[in-house]
Amino acid sequence: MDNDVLRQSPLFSALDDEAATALRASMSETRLRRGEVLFHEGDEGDKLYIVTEGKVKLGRTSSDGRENLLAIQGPGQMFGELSLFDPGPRSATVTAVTDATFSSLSHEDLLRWLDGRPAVARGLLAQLAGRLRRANDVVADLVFSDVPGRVAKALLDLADRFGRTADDGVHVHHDLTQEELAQLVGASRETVNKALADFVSRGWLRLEPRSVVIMDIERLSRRAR
Amino acid sequence: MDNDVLRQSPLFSALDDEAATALRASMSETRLRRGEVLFHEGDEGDKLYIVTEGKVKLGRTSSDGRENLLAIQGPGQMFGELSLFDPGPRSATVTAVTDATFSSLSHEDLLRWLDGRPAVARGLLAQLAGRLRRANDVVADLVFSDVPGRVAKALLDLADRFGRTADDGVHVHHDLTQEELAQLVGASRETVNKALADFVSRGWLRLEPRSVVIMDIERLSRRAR
DNA sequence: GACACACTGTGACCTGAAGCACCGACGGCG
DNA sequence: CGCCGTCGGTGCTTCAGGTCACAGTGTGTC
Repeated sequence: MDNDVLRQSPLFSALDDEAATALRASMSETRLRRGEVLFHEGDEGDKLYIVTEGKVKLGRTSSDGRENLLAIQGPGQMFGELSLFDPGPRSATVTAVTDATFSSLSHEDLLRWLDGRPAVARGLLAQLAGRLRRANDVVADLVFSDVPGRVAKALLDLADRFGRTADDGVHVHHDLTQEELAQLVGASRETVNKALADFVSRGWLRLEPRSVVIMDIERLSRRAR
Repeated sequence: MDNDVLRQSPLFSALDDEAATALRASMSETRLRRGEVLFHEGDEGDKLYIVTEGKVKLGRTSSDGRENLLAIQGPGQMFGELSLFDPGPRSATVTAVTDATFSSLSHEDLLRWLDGRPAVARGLLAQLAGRLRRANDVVADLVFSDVPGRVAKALLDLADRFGRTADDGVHVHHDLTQEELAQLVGASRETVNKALADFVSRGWLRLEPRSVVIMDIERLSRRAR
């Protein structure tokens, strides 16, 4: 249940049981249904969220209305830290891609917490550093890789985080439409569809609605690099 | 001199004079000439650097040898924090684009420092959050903007950080070749050159070797969004 | 002064991917 | 049950931008 998920999240992992219980007391719960928006890019807000159930997408919209997804976050992962440490409006819109629940913590409460606990601060620094590293990787991919390569990479990442291995391959219930997958890799829906079709015809994977079964991780990984 | 630059850097800004002097004592100096490499992507290393003089480029190389620049850092700015908080090999190669000097601080020393000083930790978190926010902006630009737009944006950013306003416009000594500028915006040298030539023909700017004079910031900004 | 080399400027192609148009399949819902 | 909206699949056309090729222009060095 919730408690377990929270305990695994990077914010809590450095805490002892007692501290964890105390921190949890100052957190509140939110729940959303698929498609509902938690907050919009540009909104005010200083809460940090941790997903306890379901998945969300973090997206930005360009001036001409096109959309781009920065990340998909699932159970145990957090978001909203940006407005927390670097005050300012929210930099992305957060939408539930499945029904989802969150625990949230306000700016003040977190900072108060941080003061006496260098280990937690270090944990958060590590967390942010990791995010930054991955953001840089995304930049490199956009510059160096073609669309099929980025699609392959995205699938592998999703598999890594949401996949379940079975004897016919790795089942990945990503809960994304192809449109969303396209926004995630920064390409058009059509091109992504064609890349997927190509992978299928090579026998690397099988498509199911809002999910894929990866049958040849080896080949797919090679295509991704 | 050096001391002033360090005092302005985000790491030091939250410290009182006494603390700053103490911290400075545990830092060491490095100097590089234009073109020399401080460390390579993949190297081991856990030092954090602050530029005290000159400029460096942080770059990555793809498997097939093409290069991409993540950032240009000048006086007062830091780099190398990633390997610090998220241990692992260096994620980028750092090369001096002008003769340059740095102050550096080791992993251990910094963490020791952090423990008693929540304000410093917060400063670092803010710093990282800012970097992450900007990295996300770069991703959005790669997805949404065309090459001329990205070139315009890069020039404005460089102007913001290294520009000097004079009566004939903003002089930006970026110290980058067009090749490097191209790597910074993720495009080919030729296309960047053509974009620049176009801006010149419109009277928005004037080109000088390794530097530009922006004559119509207004128009250039409009082209950038 | 002259040679070399690194950088800039510009044209002629070629190609990956976006855009468009359309079709079929599914899943609510009146 | 049939209608409609969302989603997935596929061809055709168009175009931004990468690649190639080459010509100027500095600038440091012997």
